[in-house]
Amino acid sequence: MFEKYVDILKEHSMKITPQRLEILKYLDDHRTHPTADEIFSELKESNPSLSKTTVYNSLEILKSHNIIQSLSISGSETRYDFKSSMHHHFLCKKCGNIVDIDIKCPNIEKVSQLGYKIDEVHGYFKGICNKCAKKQGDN
Amino acid sequence: MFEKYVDILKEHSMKITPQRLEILKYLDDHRTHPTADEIFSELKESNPSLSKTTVYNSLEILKSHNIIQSLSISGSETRYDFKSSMHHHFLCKKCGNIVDIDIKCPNIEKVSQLGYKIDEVHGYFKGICNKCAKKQGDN
DNA sequence: GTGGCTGCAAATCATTTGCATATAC
DNA sequence: GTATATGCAAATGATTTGCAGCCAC
Repeated sequence: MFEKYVDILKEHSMKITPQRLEILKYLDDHRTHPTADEIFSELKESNPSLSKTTVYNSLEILKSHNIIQSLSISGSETRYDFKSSMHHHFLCKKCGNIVDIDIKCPNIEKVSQLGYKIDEVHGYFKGICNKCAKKQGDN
Repeated sequence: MFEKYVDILKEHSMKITPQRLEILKYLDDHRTHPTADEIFSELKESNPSLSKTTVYNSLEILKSHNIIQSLSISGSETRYDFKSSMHHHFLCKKCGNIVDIDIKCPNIEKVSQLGYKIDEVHGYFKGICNKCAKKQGDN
């Protein structure tokens, strides 16, 4: 059940706590770019003593080890993403959904050549998704 | 002095208020991607009665008319940018500077072809800038 | 055994809201 | 004259901080 996540934490010499395992599994299972609060609310159901501080702490340390990444695509809240191959994101301003855009960034090399050492790349596209565009047309 | 900004507001049928003119001019003169608070603090010196609410209101309406754009590249605060030709941004994690990257996004077309109607594109690169990399090497 | 982690409550900080007054047109 | 913008104070909401007790190793 949790072996995969135990292994990930071990690889990074991080302490293995039930909270971290739950959060990692949640992010792996839910590729919907949830907020800290969403993760907290969901996991609180099966673990009522869970604290929001722990969720924030765990997300922070997981991020610092590059196991997950954070997005600032929507309004005021940070969203989190289990780290997979590089991809961009599209936010639909109508329905609020954030979908992965599996396209490589052809600019990384160019920017590097300008003398910038790149750690993170965020490609955010915002607009209206197919579904919402159709709905609007139907009205 | 302010003719340029009067014209911009007129073009968009927006009411011409001294606060809006000052904010627009400030953003045009300072391409440093300031926060609402930075704009407020600066302008408050010459206009002590200026309210932070007005700064937020003005930025909001200027943004809705596509005269300026907002960035969510740094931590928790939104930064603002006088709208010019499309470009990306690089944030140096060391010195905090945000510089413009004048490179076009070759992905817009691809994403559009996937069926997404794109209003905004944000390309954020984060890492270490040339200057800071050099400084680090000197140590 | 102990240093790092968890959980609680209180604090912080950017942004928003409600509302009375002022001003652009 | 009127609708809209301004400015103040209070509210909100995400995130952070301080700290006591707990648990992974």
